[in-house]
Amino acid sequence: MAHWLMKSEPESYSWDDLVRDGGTEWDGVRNNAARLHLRAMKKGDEAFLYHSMSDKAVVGVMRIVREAAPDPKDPDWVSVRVEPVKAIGPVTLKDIKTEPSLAAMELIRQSRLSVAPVRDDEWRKILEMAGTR
DNA sequence: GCCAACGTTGGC
DNA sequence: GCCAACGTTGGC
Repeated sequence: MAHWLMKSEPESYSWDDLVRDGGTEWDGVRNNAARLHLRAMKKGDEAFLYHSMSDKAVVGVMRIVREAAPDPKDPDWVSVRVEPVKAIGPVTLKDIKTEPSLAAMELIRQSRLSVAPVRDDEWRKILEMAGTR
């Protein structure tokens, strides 16, 4: 199973919104690299939800429950469907930057990418960091 | 609020 | 096809 990280500004759509809705269509992604990642997602994959801007922290785990389909707002792009699994952390960007084993994360390397892959070791490390608080 | 990084657009 | 100008994202 592959792992991912998906960003949202909590003022636009937060973990609490996702829990309230029970799941959501992850649409509105308008970046080609991010689209390629969306297309690569498989049903059952898990993704961190990262609150950007005001929070800058990983706050939960989501599950991909439907693979890429045309974005309902613009069929040139794609969206997936996600559901909340559990709240974790928060593991802040600062925490991640302080941890040497996470220095190669796509989140760090390309901070503007809104949908990014997470390696298995990185995934485990962040879960571990989330569990120790 | 500023600025770096990155993507897109348009003139040539 | 190059590159300057511009817009957007997101960290600081």
